[in-house]
Amino acid sequence: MQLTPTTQKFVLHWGEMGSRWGINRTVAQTHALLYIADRPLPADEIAETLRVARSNVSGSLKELESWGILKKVPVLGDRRDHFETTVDVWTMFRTILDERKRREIDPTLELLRECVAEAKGNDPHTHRRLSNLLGMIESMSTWYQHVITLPGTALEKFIKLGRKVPKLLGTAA
Amino acid sequence: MQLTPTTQKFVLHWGEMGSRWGINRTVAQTHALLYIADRPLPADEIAETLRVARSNVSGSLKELESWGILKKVPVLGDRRDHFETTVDVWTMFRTILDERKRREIDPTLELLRECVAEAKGNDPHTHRRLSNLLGMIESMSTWYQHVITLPGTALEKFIKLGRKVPKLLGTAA
DNA sequence: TAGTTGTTTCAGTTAATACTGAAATAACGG
DNA sequence: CCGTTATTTCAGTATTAACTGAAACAACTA
Repeated sequence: MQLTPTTQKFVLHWGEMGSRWGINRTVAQTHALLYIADRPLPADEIAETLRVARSNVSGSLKELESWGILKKVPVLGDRRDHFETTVDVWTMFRTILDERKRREIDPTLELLRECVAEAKGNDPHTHRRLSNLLGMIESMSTWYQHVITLPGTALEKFIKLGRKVPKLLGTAA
Repeated sequence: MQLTPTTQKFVLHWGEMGSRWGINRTVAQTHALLYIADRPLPADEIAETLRVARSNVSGSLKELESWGILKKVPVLGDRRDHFETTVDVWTMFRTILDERKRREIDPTLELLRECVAEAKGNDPHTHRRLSNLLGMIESMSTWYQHVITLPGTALEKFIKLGRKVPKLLGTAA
């Protein structure tokens, strides 16, 4: 897989971006590469293109799989696994957010509930602060759940409302 | 500043959470500590409570300041700086998102626009893929801009609509 | 201004994470 | 089965990010 200056720039930036959000650089680069590739790629070709060890790619693919944005694709006459990633950006976005919520937000909610319960009664100040935080995250979480599960392309439409949101809200609130 | 088992649990979790989102653990812990503190704290007290070096706290405070969620508070009869953080969770959330967008999303948009421009004409496939991605992030970004700048507590109200969103969307779309 | 207290900087160290390559394992084909 | 090719595991190494503590600096006070 030959990288043009443009695609290389994209892949490198995506890797950099990933690490700022707590995602391993190679994982993010692998994802970027699969996203701009015009065909499913086998692991060794990814390794070669990104100039990282084959085993590193192996781990990265496993990680991407756990995020639910990777598909194995069989290629005729080639025993090697080939991989492609979700190309529909809205689906991709949704999938990643879902997983992130499951991994990080949900455990946080659980912990906050515990803490709030513990603070109740004996520590009013802490109780209030943590309740506020919990309440906010719960609201966000519920809201997200409703929005993200919009059927079909409704999410996309919703987001594209953009400037109409305030007016819309005026109607509803 | 004495940490109860509950507050300690919260502070530690918040730190852990931070690092999963690319935020330095000590920075996140400092933030958590200031959030649950019932009064502004001086840097050395933070250092003592978290058991980290004074200089580490100094850097963390600087970082929090750059995020716009830290206030210096003068305390009568004490020459030391005292710090408190935004206690309104909605404001806090908004501030952090704004900064994160500015630091990471905006540069990504710029880069994608460059790449799309470069791919135009000579690489239709890349052009399409990157355009899709750019389009999605632009939509999200615009949407965010409109939603986040809702006046007063409108954001909170909006989020708390929750389950009404699909119906609301039906009206508008 | 000298002394004191508080704060920041920064070179060096430590800790955490990512990565490599060789070896083990698994999957296939004859 | 035996040989071949693909994949994964893992112990060791490298890289990166975080943290420390001493020294420099700044701000105040008497």
